[in-house]
Amino acid sequence: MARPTMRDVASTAGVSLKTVSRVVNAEAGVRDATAARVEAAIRELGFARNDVARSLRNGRAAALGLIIEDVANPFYSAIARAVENAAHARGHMVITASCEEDPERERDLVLRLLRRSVDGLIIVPAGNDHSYMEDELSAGTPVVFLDRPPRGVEADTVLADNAGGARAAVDHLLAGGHERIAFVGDARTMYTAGERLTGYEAALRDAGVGPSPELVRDGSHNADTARAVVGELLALPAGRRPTALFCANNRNTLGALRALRDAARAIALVGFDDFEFADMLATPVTVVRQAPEEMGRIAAGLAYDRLDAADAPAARRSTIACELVVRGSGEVAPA
Amino acid sequence: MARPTMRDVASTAGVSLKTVSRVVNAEAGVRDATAARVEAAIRELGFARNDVARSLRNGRAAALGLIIEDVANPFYSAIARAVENAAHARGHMVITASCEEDPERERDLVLRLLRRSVDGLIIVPAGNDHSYMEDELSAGTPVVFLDRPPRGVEADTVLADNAGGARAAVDHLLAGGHERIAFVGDARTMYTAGERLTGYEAALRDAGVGPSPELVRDGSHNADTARAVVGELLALPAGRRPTALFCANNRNTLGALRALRDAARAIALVGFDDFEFADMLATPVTVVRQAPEEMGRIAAGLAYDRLDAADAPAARRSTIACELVVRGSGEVAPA
DNA sequence: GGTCCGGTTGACAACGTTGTCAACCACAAG
DNA sequence: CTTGTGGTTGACAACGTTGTCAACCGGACC
Repeated sequence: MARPTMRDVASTAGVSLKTVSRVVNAEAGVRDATAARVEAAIRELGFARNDVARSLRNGRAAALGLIIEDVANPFYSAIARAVENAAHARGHMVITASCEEDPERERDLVLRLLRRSVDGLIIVPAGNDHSYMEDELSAGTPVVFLDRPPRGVEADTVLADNAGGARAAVDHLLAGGHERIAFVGDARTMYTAGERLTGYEAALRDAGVGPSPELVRDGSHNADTARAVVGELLALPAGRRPTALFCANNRNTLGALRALRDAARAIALVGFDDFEFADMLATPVTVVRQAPEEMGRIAAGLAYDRLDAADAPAARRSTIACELVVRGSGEVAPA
Repeated sequence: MARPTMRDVASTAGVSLKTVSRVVNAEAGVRDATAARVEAAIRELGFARNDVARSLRNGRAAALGLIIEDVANPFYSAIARAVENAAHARGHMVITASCEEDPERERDLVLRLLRRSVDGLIIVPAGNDHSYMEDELSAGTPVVFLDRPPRGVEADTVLADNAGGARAAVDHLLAGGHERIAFVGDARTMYTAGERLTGYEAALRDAGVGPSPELVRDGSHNADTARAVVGELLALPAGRRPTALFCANNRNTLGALRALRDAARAIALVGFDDFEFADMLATPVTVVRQAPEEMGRIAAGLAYDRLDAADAPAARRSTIACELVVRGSGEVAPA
C-alpha cells in the first residue's frame, strides 16, 4: 500500500476515522480497549500522521521561518542554531533561507514562507522597505526583525548595541594613544555599518579627534575588498597612515588581518564580532563580542510570545549589549 | 478580511475557482481578458496562494529536509548552504535540523520531516541502524546519506575519501621524517573517525612504522577534550612523546592547536578539514581539505535525480577526493 | 440549417486531517 | 419503568488547493 491514512487505520481497527485521530493526538475520552486496538492497527500499518493535512486544517505549519544573509557566515549560523533550539523545544521545525543582501530575494523568501503558513518569521532584513508585509503583520503573524530594524512597518526587533560596541572599541584604541584610527566596514547605508560608523565618529568627536575622511572606508562587504582597502591604507605616507584599525564586522576583520600579514605589519586592530580563532593568531585579536546565540534566542522568544498572546502586543525592541574582549591586537602601541 | 482564497478572488473577478487556479499557475487556455480580470482581483485582494493546501493536494511540500550534526559547525553550514542553493534553483525551501550526534533525535527528525512530505531528505546520520526508514525508501522518497553511509538499508550516499585523505596526511608527515605521529580524533565507532584512523594506520604500516597504542587517542569529539588529550601527549617523556599530530576533524584540530599554544610548543600538525583562519595562525596550518560545498551540491543532485527519475535507480555512492593543503604546520621537523 | 471542432470555462471530487455536533450506551436515580 | 447523566463514539463538514470531466460557445464546414 502507499502511505496509510487514518482512514486505513480506522477500517483495520474497526473504528471511525475520528477515533483514530483522537488516539493519534492523545485526546481524552477514548476507552482503553479501543485505544489499544487503534494503536495495534497503527503499528501494523506503519501509520504516520500527515502533517501537511494537519497544517492545512489548523492553519499553522508548526514551523518558524528564518531569513538570514548567509548560513555559512558563523554569525548567522550561531543565530540559526539558537532559533532552532527554541523551535525544537516547541516541537517546531525551522525553514532557513539565505537572502544574500538581496532585497528582491528577501521579499520573495518572506512571501514564500508566509504562503507556507509558518507560525512566525525571523528575519535579518536586506531591504529598505518592508511595508509589503504590513498585511501579514496586522493579520497577526509574528514577525521579528533581527540585527537590523524594519523600515516602513512596526514590528518586534532585536538589535545589538552597535553604536555602543563601536564606541567601546574606538575608546579603547584612543585610550591606547591612537589618533589615526581607520574605519573598515560596509557601506553606511547598511544599518549595522551605519550604527557602528556613528559610534566610531562619536567616540572620536568626544575625544576631540578631528574627522579624517581618508581613514573612513565604508564600502567593503567581504574579506577580499577589506584586504584591498587595508592594503591601500597601509600604503599611505607615514603621517597620514592609520596607526589602528576598527573593522566593522567579521568579514572585514578577516580581510584586514590578511592585509596586515601581507604587509608584515602589526598595527593595532579591534574587530566587531568575535570569531573562533581570535585567540589563536600570532597577536590574539581584540574584538567587540556580539551575542548571536542570545539574539537568536530572544528573537524566537518574542515570536512565540506573540503567538501565544491573546491580544497583539505593541512592537517591542530589544537591544543586546556588546562586550569588549581584550586579547592583544587592540593593545599594540601607535607607531 | 482574513486571508483571501482563490474562492474570494473568483467571486471578485466573476469567474470560477478553477479559472483562478489556472491563472495563478500560469496554465494555458485562459482568455487574455479573463486572465486580466483575475489578475486585477488578485492584486485588489492581495491574494497569495496557500502552499500548504497545494502541498496536500499534490503530495509534495516543495522542500528538502536536511539533517546535520550542528549548523554552527562550519563544515555543516557549508553543506547547508550548498543544499540550499540547489533547492532554491528548484523553487524549493530547506528545512534544516541539527541532531547533535543523537541517534534518537536523528530518528525523530527523519520521521517528522517525512510526515511533512518533503520531496527529499539529506542526512548526516548519527545512528547505527537506519532500517526504520526502509518503508519510506521503498516508497520512493529520495534519501541521501551524506558524510557517513547508512547501516541496515541501501541508499544513495556521498562520502569524502576519508581513508585516502588521512593517508595523504600521514604520508606527508612520514616524508618529513616523523615516526611518532599521534592520532587525535573521535571514537572509531564513528564512521569518519574510523576511516581516518584506518588511513592513519595503513600509512604507518606501509612505512614500516610499528603501531604505538599510546599515540592513538580516539575518543575526543570536541575542542576541549582534544585540548586535554594533546596536553597529555605533550607531557609524555621525550622518547615516547609524539613529534607530530594528525587531528581527525576541525574540532580536534582547534583543541590541539590550543594545547600547543598552552605548552608553547610547535610540533608538526596536520588537520583533517580546512578552516577559514588556517592561513592566519603564526604557523599556518597544513590540512586535508574536504569539499563540503561539493558534497552538499552532489547530495542534492542525487536527491533531485531520483525525484525526477521514472524508475527508481539502484543506490549510488559517490566519493569525493580530499586535497592536502601544505601551509607550514605539517612541515615542522621532528624534535 | 445542422454538425463538428477547438478553445474556454466551470462543477465536482479529492488530498488527509480536525472541530462540531449528534447519537448511543450503560447505569443510577426517581 | 422512565428519565437523566456521563462517558464513548461516529457522521459530517471544513481547511484551500488541483485533476478530471463535462458543458458551453462561436465559427467553419458540409
